[in-house]
Amino acid sequence: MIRITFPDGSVREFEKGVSSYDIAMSISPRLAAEVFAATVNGEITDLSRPIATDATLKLHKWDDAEARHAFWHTSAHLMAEALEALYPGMKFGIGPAIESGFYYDVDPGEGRVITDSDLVLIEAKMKELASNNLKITRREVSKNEALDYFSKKGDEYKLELISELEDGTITLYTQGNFTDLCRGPHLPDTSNIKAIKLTSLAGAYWRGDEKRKMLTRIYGITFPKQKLLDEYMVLLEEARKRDHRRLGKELELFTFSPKVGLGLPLWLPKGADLKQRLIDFMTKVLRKRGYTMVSTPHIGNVNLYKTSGHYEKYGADSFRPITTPQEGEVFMLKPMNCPHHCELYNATPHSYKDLPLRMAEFGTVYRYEQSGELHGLTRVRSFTQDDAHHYCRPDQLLEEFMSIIDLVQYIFKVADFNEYTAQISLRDPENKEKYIGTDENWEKAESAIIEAAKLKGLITTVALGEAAFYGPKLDFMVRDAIGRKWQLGTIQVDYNLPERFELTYMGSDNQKHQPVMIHRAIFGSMERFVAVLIENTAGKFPLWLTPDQAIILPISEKFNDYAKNVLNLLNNSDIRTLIDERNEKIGKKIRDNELKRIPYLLIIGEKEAESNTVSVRRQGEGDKGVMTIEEFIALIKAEVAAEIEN
RNA sequence: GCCGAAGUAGCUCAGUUGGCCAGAGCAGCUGAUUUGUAAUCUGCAGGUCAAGGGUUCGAAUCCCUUCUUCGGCUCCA
Repeated sequence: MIRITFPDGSVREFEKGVSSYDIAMSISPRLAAEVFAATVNGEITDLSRPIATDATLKLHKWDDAEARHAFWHTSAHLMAEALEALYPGMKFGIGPAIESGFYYDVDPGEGRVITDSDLVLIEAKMKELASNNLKITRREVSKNEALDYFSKKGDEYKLELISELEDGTITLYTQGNFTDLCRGPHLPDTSNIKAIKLTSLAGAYWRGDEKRKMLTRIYGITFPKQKLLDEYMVLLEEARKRDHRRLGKELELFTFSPKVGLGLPLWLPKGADLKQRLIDFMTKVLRKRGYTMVSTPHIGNVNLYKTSGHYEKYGADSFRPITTPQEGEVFMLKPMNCPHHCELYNATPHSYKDLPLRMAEFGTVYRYEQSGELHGLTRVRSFTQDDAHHYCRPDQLLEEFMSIIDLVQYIFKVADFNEYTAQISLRDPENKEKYIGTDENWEKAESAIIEAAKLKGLITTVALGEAAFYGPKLDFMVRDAIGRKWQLGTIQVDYNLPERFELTYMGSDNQKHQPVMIHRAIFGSMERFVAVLIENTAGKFPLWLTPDQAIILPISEKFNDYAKNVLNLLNNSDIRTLIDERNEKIGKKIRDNELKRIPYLLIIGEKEAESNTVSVRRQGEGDKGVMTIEEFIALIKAEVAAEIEN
């Protein structure tokens, strides 16, 4: 007998070799039907795997990511089985579960193309196969055995994957006639895969390498109940309504024109107003925190970037240089602000007493992004960073770094971003040649970041190999409407540029020393920040930020004069107010302006005109009753103050 | 850049075995109405069907090229 310990601490005895599924059954058949994976002794496994020793056990239902992962991974295999049945000879790359669903990268073979209309057929085949209630079996095989199986099948992609695996760790999973190389875990059978939707079709380079063959990637998602799929589809539709590209057009915030150029955003008045308000707000915050504002040109001599190391790294993938007609001098469009700032640092001598120096600029930069990669405001070729560089003494690094984490947390709070993740990006220890700078400086920088994040109590993930080429960084990411993660804030430690630009300060020992540099952006780029803000708020911006805070709706044209008086009073009190003088009924005016997401609608008619009041209606909430204009002004001021209080 | 899909009025869309002069709703402009908390009524105007080329007696519809957009891949100083 073996002893199984459950998450609540209770212990029960079972026969040796019992499976997690058997255990679930012994508790209740109903539980067994809802469980899709198990964690045994901390390791996620198939439900059907026999347990040989005393163990801790956690059973995973649909609500656990582990359960969904196994469910979708099995679904990927089911899709592969369907593909093999429909298109004999198809070769398979990788087919993992992802955050929402799964995909499989396949090579359909020469001359064969999978199109959207095929997806329906594949779905149908999957449903048919799933209903056969196929048992899924796991088999440990030797490397030779695995190579043998897939070479007979002629699947060179699997062979490549196997050749990189260590002998003794290779497992195959089989359901029906289909066998795949897989680490697992999987469902015990396919009977629970009840609702299937293949969502999209895309090209994907084999192993993400653009020099290698492009495979066809089929995305899908499955659920144990049709109802869950229906809910998912509704959620997707809701997300599409929040898409910043759509709302940007509807709310007249920004636009693009092919005549101006790809990826070059054009800010319409309301969007420009919003962006400027963010900049003004940030400028005020920065001044309070000891930053000085600077300003630098949009181009820089190519030698500047040769000095910084950027030219070597990115020169080939940049906009082509600009040359002067007479002297033939070569300039680059500015892809980042740091080299300019380093020269500003060098313009004046510095004492250890002056540091840290915090130099900030809303600098517009230009980066060549591949045309297929451009996406609304989140991926553009011209964008404005809320960029700053901290030049500090080594002993100040940790404190400076922590103060920036503070600032990020404050700004995200003001923008109402409550769900963000922090990622520490370190150097890939296997590929040190990708980076510049000494090992010693890298280690100092990396430990400073880890220490600062720890001291601030920040929950972080660590990503090896994601560092900038000159130093490690801490990135703050927020999700957009369809769940994609975007990097906004970033804090990066850099010992490298100070060296390359020969930055110095005079120490207390009357010797020259080299400062440490921190690159950081809080919004990241104004464009991307606004995009994420639009999607997170569904266009209902915080009151302090929104382009128009209130609109006056006269019941009829008879009250337009009174409306204009109210408009003047409000605008004089710095409340951004409009007036809707159209000859429409009040219901129509309410509807139209609700849809424009103007926070306050002020309805005025005979009663209000006589008593110097407004009838207040809050967007999305309805009638808030009648108040005097002074009361309304106080209401707005109080709400704004609450939103931006530190 | 690569793979796949798409592009009809300012917006959302209808219009495929190729066949009068390309339609609707919303938005816009007229006029009437003077309105009390999410759509008042009338009329008008609005399109080289993304652009260019081809097939055809005839093209929004079929073919080719280009541009742009969408979903991915790759990249992101």
